[in-house]
Amino acid sequence: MRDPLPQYPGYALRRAAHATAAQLSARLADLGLKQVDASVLLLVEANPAITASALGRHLDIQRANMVPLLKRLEDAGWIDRTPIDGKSQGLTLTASGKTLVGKAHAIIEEFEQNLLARVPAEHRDHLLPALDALWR
Amino acid sequence: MRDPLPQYPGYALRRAAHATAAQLSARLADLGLKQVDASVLLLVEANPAITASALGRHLDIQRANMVPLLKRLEDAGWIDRTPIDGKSQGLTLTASGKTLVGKAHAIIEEFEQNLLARVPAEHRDHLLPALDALWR
DNA sequence: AACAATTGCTGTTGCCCATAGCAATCCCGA
DNA sequence: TCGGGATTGCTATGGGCAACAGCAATTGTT
Repeated sequence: MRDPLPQYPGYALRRAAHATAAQLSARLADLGLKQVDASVLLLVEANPAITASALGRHLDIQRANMVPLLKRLEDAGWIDRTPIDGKSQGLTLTASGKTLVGKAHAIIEEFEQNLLARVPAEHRDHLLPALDALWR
Repeated sequence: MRDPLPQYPGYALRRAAHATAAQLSARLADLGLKQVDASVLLLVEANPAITASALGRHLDIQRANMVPLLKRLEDAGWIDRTPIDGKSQGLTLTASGKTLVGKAHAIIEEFEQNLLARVPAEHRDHLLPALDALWR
């Protein structure tokens, strides 16, 4: 079959992102986590008392969509919300949240190494800089 | 803010794919097309009388999800479905489908060149091979 | 002729993300 | 100081994408 698509970097990007995302999602699902959840938890871990809105801005998640996300993480007992002032709330990991993030770290590290391992050595170091240029 | 995420190629891949997809989608929307539509039309153009199921297999789209997709393209008058045997149907571009694909080509080419242009020269040639290794 | 595989389809679900709008709170400049 | 604009968190809603289970009809193989 003739296929003009794979020559396009944009198409390859789409397919590669989808393929790798599926793998990471599958592994995180063992912890009851989605990818977004893991991103949020890692960021809360690195920035205790971070604001919900700051988190959303940083991850490019709309405020409206942060609500159910954070509610789920809170209901699961992984994060605490502490009022900072009348309208802002600081987010921190609970004890079980910290335990979970530890496991998430392990999964993510393994995933990322596996991902890089699949890239031929001569291209490997170029992947991150090239991708960064596309969104940063 | 401390942010451990951008160091991960997998995360950069996710963000880059999302960012670029948004741009392409916006341009294709001018033609009333989604990204999947364009993929399908390009493949039908390159492989006249291709089967719906073969198309789905090639694009990794489930048979079930091909149905509304093809119905939309047919309703828009861009593709024709011709029965091959009792259960298969061959897909071909209509006249207006061919015209549309021409415009889609132009948009995609411009998008891809713009995408590559944003990647620093020293990384540019490594992008496609690296991405290919992640899904092919 | 019988059975397995293929094809196209329905129905449903979940996830991700976008928009519009709202009440409460804050911050800053006149 | 105070008044208007910005910020924050939230509700409600919808669209796009893709997964699953299951079904009827047809094809192909043995």
